[in-house]
Amino acid sequence: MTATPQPSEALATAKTPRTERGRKTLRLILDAAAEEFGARGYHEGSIARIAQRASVAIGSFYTYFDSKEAVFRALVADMSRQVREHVVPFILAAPDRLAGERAGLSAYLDFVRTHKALYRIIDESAFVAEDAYRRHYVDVADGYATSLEQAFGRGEVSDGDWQVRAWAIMGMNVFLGLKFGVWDDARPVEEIAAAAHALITNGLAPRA
Amino acid sequence: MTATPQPSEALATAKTPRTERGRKTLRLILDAAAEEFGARGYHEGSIARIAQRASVAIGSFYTYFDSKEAVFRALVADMSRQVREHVVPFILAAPDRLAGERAGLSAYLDFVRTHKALYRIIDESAFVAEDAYRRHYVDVADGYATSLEQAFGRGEVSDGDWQVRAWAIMGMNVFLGLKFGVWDDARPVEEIAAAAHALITNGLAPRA
DNA sequence: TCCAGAGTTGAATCCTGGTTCAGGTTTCAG
DNA sequence: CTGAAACCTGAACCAGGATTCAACTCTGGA
Repeated sequence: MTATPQPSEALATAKTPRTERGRKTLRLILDAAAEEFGARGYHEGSIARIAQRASVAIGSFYTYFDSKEAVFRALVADMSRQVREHVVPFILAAPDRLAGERAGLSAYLDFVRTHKALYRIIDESAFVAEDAYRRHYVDVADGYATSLEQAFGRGEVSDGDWQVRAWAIMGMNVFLGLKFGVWDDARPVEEIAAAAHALITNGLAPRA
Repeated sequence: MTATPQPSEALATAKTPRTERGRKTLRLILDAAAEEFGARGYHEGSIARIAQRASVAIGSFYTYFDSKEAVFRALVADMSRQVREHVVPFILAAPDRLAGERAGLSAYLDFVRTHKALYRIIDESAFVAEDAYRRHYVDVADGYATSLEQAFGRGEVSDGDWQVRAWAIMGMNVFLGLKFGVWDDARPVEEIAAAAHALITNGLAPRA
């Protein structure tokens, strides 16, 4: 899908490319893998096709990755980073946490709509690389919880159970992303974000 | 895992058992499949092992299902039904919709904690049988939306975007189920449900 | 310029596991 | 009782696809 800016700060292993040519090939393979897995899913996706998409021989694939699962893991880490890098700035730019929530959801839905394949990869990691999946969501949730608690310190949100709130809001966003991002992109993201924002801010209780 | 009460109202196909013996075997296979897929996941799970768990020959499996995917689909439909049958009564028994939301989440978390494998099956269906997965969530969401709208009619909740709300709340529950049901069952379900209830009812806005 | 190491190549190997099938055995309506 | 339909059995077949490997070509530092 999208070209991977830097194949992440991959802590040099034996398979880390040492020359310019190598780095270029690695990037090619990583992008090809994202396309392949995004389109066919992990189990339907094949190394042969990844190599083909990357215009590289099968053997070259194994110069950079130990196995099919290894690329997949590398990909998950990469996607995870990309999503955050895209969304976080919007949250930070907002005047307060609740406005940030809304801006963040908008940005997230945008990202999902333009990267449907990547979305699938992260989701599928739950069954291919549970630990990577868990790490992704636990990271996000913890960031969320901290951020909310700080907002509480500034009087922007009420007191409450930060962990539960973080997971709840995260789940909300993920499902809205699935429904209104991946499956159905007819409605404008702003509209969805606004409705969700209203729900998160005031809840369902009838107006007093 | 749990014995399947009735292999659902399977609309008689060519593979539908015609004798008592047949029905019994089908149930055996279905339950064995639930165990196998629950424990190993779809791709790791094998027909041979399913047959073994059911104490049945591989060939018998194919007497009742056309393929590996076919059992899996049958299973998803069955689980989907089971979850709803377990949770809905709690919601209906509650005095009002918001209390029902809380009771429903409690019941859901309970169910998840005692059926972790089944939970996994539904989730994995997203990649094995997208349509079945979609159907499951769309059904639940629609039920939710309708229910909320009726509650609005009774003055129990404020007005709003029913679809967005339904998907948001559903996502919330699913993620809370994942985090506090499957991954971490240390905290009492009531506590989680209470916190979530507070969030859904009043939102995050600071107390006026 | 030179060459050791870094990269590249793709046919061949290997293995897993879904699916088939050719015979039995059991059930049950008539 | 009886035979046709239902069921059961599990070894054998086979396709798909991950991984290996031995021979070859670039790259870049000295």
